Amino acid sequence: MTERDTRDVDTRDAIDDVWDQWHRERPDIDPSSLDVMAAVGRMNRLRRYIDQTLRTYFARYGLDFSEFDVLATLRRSGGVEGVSAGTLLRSAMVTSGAITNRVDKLTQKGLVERSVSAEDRRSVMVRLTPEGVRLVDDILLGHLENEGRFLAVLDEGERNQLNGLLRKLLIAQGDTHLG
Amino acid sequence: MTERDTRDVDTRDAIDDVWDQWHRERPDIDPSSLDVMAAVGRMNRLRRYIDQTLRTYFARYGLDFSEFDVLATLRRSGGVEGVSAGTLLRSAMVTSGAITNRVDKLTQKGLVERSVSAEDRRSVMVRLTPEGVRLVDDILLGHLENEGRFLAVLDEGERNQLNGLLRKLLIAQGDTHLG
DNA sequence: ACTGACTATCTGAACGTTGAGATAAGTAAA
DNA sequence: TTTACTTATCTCAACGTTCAGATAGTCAGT
Repeated sequence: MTERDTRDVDTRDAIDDVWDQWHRERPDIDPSSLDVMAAVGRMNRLRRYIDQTLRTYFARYGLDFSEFDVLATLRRSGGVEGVSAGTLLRSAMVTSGAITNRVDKLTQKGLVERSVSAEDRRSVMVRLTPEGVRLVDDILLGHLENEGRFLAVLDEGERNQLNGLLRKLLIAQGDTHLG
Repeated sequence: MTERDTRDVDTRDAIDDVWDQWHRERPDIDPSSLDVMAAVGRMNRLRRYIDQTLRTYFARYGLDFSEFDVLATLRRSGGVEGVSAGTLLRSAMVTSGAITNRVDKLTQKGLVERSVSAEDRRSVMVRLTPEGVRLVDDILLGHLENEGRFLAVLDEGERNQLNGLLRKLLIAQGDTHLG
């Protein structure tokens, strides 16, 4: 990385400006550290753009992203017994309190239902209702389209590159399997 | 992308499992859509790992990430008059209410101070106090080190690749300058 | 000067998450 | 069995954000 040419505006983003500001105010900092900070900063900003779009989209269906996240996890997991609350919280990487809250709301909306696990009575199984299945499937394609717009400028090779880099970072965190 | 070999565990992350689940439950969905979803999912998971680490780190200094974000923006912006609340909210990509709240807390801690702008009396300028400057500088190196650990598995070429891809995505969102 | 439109920030209610602690169920060893 | 430990979920207070609306300052046109 290191500094980028200022001439061609389309090759610079907001974080390039941040990089320059840091380099000016703290020239003692190793430029490669600034590159790291830049990468994290870019992921943050991108996430905010994506979040804003998704928030608006899901609001049309009376959901927020966190609720959809649960519905989607249940939908893709298949199986009639559903998925335990513990699996949901690990999959979403949130605390147990957050999952209790999400499942409460989805239950009130009639989209999921709870039941005590057959094998372990501490465990709460969560399962989509038929309306829940219908809603996820209704929302899903539009959601994929939405996300697709954010990556649309990348060709297939670049998308694969991005996934490859991110996968490498996640594996380094030990993020090798769900639930 | 498309499916990945199951044999070698170290080449697969949690999102590869999610990809497979979706492909199994909804084989009608275009695999390249799943790749997009995978990329977004990976950024989300990575962000949660990073957030958790940073939360713990900043807590040692009685801050959270949102407060540090303001301090860092002020620090790198330089200048004696400080930065307007509007610039801060655009830089952080949050609402005005969030910035009011952050500046309130930092003011109580004696790390920043507000003043009415000379040119526009609607505008609130925010400036680091000497203690504020001292604290950011104290925290900064450890913070960079922290972030560095998340990208440590990438060599310089890969880091540049990642920054390049993310920059391209941000520019496509019109994210070409701050404030 | 005056009006209307716009901009910058603050206020406060609603809401989701965290973090700590409570409850209840499984588990292993004595 | 009994005890001690661990696991799964729920509860609840604290907190940060968003969203909508309020306040106040600016600016262009008349």
